[in-house]
Amino acid sequence: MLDINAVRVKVGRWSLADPQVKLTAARAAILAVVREATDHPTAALIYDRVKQRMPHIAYATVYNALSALVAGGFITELSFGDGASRYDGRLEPHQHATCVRCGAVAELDMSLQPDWPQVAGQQTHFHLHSYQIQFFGLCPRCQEHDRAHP
Amino acid sequence: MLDINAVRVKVGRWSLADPQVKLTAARAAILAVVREATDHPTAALIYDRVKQRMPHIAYATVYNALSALVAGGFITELSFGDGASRYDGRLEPHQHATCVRCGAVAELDMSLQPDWPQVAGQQTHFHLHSYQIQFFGLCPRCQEHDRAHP
DNA sequence: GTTTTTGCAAAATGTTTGCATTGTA
DNA sequence: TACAATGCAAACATTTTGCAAAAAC
Repeated sequence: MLDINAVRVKVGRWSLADPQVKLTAARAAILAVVREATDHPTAALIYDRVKQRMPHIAYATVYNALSALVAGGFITELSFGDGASRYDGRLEPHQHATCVRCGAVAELDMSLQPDWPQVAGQQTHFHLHSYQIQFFGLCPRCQEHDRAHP
Repeated sequence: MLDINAVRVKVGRWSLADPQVKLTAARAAILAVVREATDHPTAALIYDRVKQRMPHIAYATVYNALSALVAGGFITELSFGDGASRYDGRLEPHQHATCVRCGAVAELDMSLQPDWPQVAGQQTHFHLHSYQIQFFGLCPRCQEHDRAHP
């Protein structure tokens, strides 16, 4: 088996990650696809891309592998409210803006107070391990479309 | 028809809301259920509750109405990545913490930089109208369960 | 009278499960 | 050998759609 630690990078979540995830060939291929992607693909899209390298791979394997990789803290799962989960191989803290019309996703970096986790934990008594910030609006392309067809 | 403005409250999103939503009887009942709820119910749960007041109401009507109310800025749609959308009648800016094990949701209030929308819009060139902040972790009950059954 | 909403059923989409098989420690 | 991952199909849950009837403007 491949060494899971050889592929581990700095993790955005601050605890609870399971380091016991086995990195099988299927998972390595899926991890590579997610890391190479810049479009925050859905499981279906990841399946299509992995299938080009492993034509025999099954849909359920992709779902299982994605869950394992998320649990292990190797990738991040996002939901923008459009039904399907999306996956992000970029673990450094960052935020997302989603177009409510076409689903386009942009990444952004904003400076945040580093004490948020503690403050949030104190307010809720939850044992928190991560957070997500999502902006919603219209992407430049859809704004342009609105100007052309008002 | 009921006057939509009679039920409008201060809105957390800062633009794009459609003020043209008709407040029919079904929508008024659904809006009331969402506003009375403190548990961020799913569409299925809202359907169950509305059905007690309007036994003939259809599932699709609940979905349609929820979409209209979200589009009108009367309620907020949340997705915590557990499949179903959740709805929140509280429009003042606030954040949510979700238990990744049992799905419990807690609300919290943190002071945020008020210039976020502008900064995010400048970085992405999106025309943004709202944002959400979600924390993930274990609720007190699930933490206790872990201590009892390690 | 035209447009929108409702109600119902069916379909579409996304995700999970059961189980036999394969692969890994 | 014991355990976990894979592959396949079927099941499940959530959401959307088509269309006729009802309601709203």
